[in-house]
Amino acid sequence: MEKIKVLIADDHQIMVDGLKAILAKDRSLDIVGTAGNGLEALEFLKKEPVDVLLLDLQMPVMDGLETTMHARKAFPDLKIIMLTTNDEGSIITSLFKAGATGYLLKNASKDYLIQGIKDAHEGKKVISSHLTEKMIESLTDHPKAKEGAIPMITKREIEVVKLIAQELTTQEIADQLFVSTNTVATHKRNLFVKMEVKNSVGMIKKAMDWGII
Amino acid sequence: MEKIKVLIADDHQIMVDGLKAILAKDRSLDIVGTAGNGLEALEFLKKEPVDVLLLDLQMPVMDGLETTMHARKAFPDLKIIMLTTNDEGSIITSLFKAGATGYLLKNASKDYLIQGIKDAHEGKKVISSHLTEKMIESLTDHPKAKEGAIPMITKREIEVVKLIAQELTTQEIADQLFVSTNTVATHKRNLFVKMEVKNSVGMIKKAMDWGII
DNA sequence: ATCAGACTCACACAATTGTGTGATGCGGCC
DNA sequence: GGCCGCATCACACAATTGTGTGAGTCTGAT
Repeated sequence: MEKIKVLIADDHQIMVDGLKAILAKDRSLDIVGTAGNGLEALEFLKKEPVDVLLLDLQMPVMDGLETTMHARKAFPDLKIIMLTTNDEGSIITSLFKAGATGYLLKNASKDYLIQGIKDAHEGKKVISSHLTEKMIESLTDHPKAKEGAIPMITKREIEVVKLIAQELTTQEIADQLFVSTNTVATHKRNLFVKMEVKNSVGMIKKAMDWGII
Repeated sequence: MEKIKVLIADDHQIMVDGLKAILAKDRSLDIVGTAGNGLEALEFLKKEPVDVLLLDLQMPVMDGLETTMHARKAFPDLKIIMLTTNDEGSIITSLFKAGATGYLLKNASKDYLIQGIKDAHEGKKVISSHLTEKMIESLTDHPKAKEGAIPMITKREIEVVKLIAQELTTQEIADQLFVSTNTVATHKRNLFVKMEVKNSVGMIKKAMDWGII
């Protein structure tokens, strides 16, 4: 039988080595390459065929979300499994919208991971079990929620988050984006609600957890 | 020859599995156990002898710094290697003061890691190479610096950081710690300088990078 | 015994953040 | 053609944060 061609992208060499060691033990998997960030992963994809891309959400240069969007466009058949530490709902919906096939937590076991890769290769959606619960929860919690239970965070808002993370004041952000401070304040206000936090500190914490920054 | 008894503590199962797979290949190492947080690691240490403890800095329940301090007190001969993603100076000094033997970045290679464990077992201090550079840099940069180039962040200050991260106001933090708001403000002020940030947002970002929270 | 560092507090003031409310233009969708 | 989400802006006010400066205890190390 054909082996499943796997590409690993993670910025931590130890993680890459570890994943390689784990996956190498399975006869039906073939690790064809590794990458230290999303950009490298895309480069690799252009050169060699890959079945499943194992992608860390938090990476420098190009993060998982961005990589997913680009990769899906260029390689529609590629299956992408997100590997993260985060267990929040909001970002997951964004990821699936972007075209991710799976979403596994780093505290899943190696067996779960291997099974996930195989499932993804067969076209199944893969989600860490305790996450599915979370998603169902968030849907049943709010009666009105049909599918967009969690408000989507917009592109502009993400820009604002990133600038806040750079320790800029509202004034400085406004200058940078060529808008008024009022506008920035409104974005922040909306972000607080969407992200369910009380202030910028909470926002940045969550944003880091989510891999937005 | 006696094998080196290694205990792995990391909250991500995948990481544990990965490290196990990597280290298992080396004949001179023996992974005697694993733990999902610092507390579990300490429990294990009470029951079985361990030579080297591989410790993730960022963990729930009990983080690496706290674990190190406890472990050193109870098991003075134990070698502790910190495994982190962070490459900042300040926290390193704190860790060595607490009794860590080594400090490796997660983007070190597997060979480097294995060598590090062996070195640590022989009593050598182990630091990721590009970190030593950083430390030397920080010493030579500031002419006056003799050894304490980077100011130590105190226990109390870390408490404050953690509470800020929980989105508490200065007032709430003061209540929680039974001190005045002025005191909390002073701690924050000092933290900004020590951590070289402009505001709470920057502080929390850095604190997360450093694994303080 | 002395000294440095940690922890505490005060007071005053400037700067920023966060909130409440309301409103407009624009593009996509059914 | 109308509705909705996104992005924009205003204005006013309350709440918090950040800064400057000075100072008193207590403890551990030299």
